[in-house]
Amino acid sequence: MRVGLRKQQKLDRSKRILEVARTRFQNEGYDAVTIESIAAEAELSAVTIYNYFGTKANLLLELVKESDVRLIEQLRALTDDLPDEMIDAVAQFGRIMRHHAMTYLAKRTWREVLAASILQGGTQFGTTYRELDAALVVVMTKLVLSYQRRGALCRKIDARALADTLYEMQNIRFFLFISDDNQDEDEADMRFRRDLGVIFADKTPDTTLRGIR
Amino acid sequence: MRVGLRKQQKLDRSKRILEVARTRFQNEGYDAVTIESIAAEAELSAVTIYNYFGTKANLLLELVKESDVRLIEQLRALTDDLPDEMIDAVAQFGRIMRHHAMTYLAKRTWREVLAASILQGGTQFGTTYRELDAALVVVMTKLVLSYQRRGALCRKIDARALADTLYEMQNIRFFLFISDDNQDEDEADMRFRRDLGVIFADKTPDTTLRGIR
DNA sequence: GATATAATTTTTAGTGACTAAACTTTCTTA
DNA sequence: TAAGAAAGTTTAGTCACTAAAAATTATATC
Repeated sequence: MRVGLRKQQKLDRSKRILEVARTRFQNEGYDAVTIESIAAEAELSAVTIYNYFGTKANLLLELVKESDVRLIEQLRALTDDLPDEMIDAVAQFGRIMRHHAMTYLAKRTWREVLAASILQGGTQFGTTYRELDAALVVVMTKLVLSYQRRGALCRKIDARALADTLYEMQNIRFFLFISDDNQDEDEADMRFRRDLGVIFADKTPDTTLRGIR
Repeated sequence: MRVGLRKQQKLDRSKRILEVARTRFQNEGYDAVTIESIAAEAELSAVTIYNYFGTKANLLLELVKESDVRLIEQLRALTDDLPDEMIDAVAQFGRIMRHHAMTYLAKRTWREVLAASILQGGTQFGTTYRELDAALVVVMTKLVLSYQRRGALCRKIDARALADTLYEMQNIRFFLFISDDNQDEDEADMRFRRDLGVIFADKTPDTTLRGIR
């Protein structure tokens, strides 16, 4: 009891809440589950859940965060065994993210996650999503640096900037994929690949003398 | 009365609701205004507002839609008087969007707009935002085609695809700008410009014969 | 021009997320 | 072990949103 029973209890409660929330969300769907019912099953009051997580959507966000451990594992596996072409690697990055998302939650629920992450821009609970983003950019940076090191990418390019751009490009395509019920994983893949094609294409003018660059 | 009094009434009501909502949101802030109070001032029941617009956020979305007429005007002005460098034009495109957004609503409120637009992925009310997106892509496409026509961009490039990519890149930067209270317009501009720099940079490996351009 | 009917709005009653504040329980520490 | 601090719970309330019954009101028909 010297080592902070209070902290331990807090952790236990938090775990209990998340555990109940996970199974209920999965079985009954996010909308159908009430905070009150989670509180009842976790044997505490609803207000306690609000004190811990702020909002219902935040509870969901916390669960997503846990699942991201697995996502990052999968992405690391990719960086450990990179394809020959950089474009393929980046496209694969996007595919892994989408596929992971779809095996974990329905699009409808993902929309709640994204909406919540936006609304929380400034709140005390709003750090979760940003952290994940940062971790993913790190993976993308690693990937880009690999190709630059092996000479598949010009050295003058700022790898970090390119990684950031590529990551955000993938991000918006993910948003659009989640937002559109009619877009399947394959179509999203196509679209992202088109972006990559454009980004990596040579865009310099083709009229011969236009050539100071 | 032969020509549809009912339709006329519906339009009148809709206008009245939007008018009241606009001024109240502007004066008191989105959160502080209740649907009930809008209904009272517009002299109809709250349920009618729900029948017309579905949700409070949708009401806001509808107002944003109206403001977009002005946005598109400004963007057209840009396409009518393009700078020499394509990158400058695209960066300007982003600047106009951000500036327009900031003169119209606070970031906090914009977050509500974005969150709502995501949540509405499939609903009957969910068309608004998509329409705007489409209109903006058209403007961007015009812009890209101009530069391609004047020879500042390789002809082999698919202008539509490039426009789409550039637009979505701007879109995600706009999202991130809105999501972060600490990011001002100048910083957002810098970040987007960095993206553009990366997108338009020559990325071909530097090892061998790189004189062919 | 009165009237049935079809469209639309309002009323009513309720659910559920969320909040503030008073109150109670429980851990800690002296 | 008792005072004090740090939770958690209760209570009372606001507000967005919904379904369904009840009341209006435009329209078409005779």
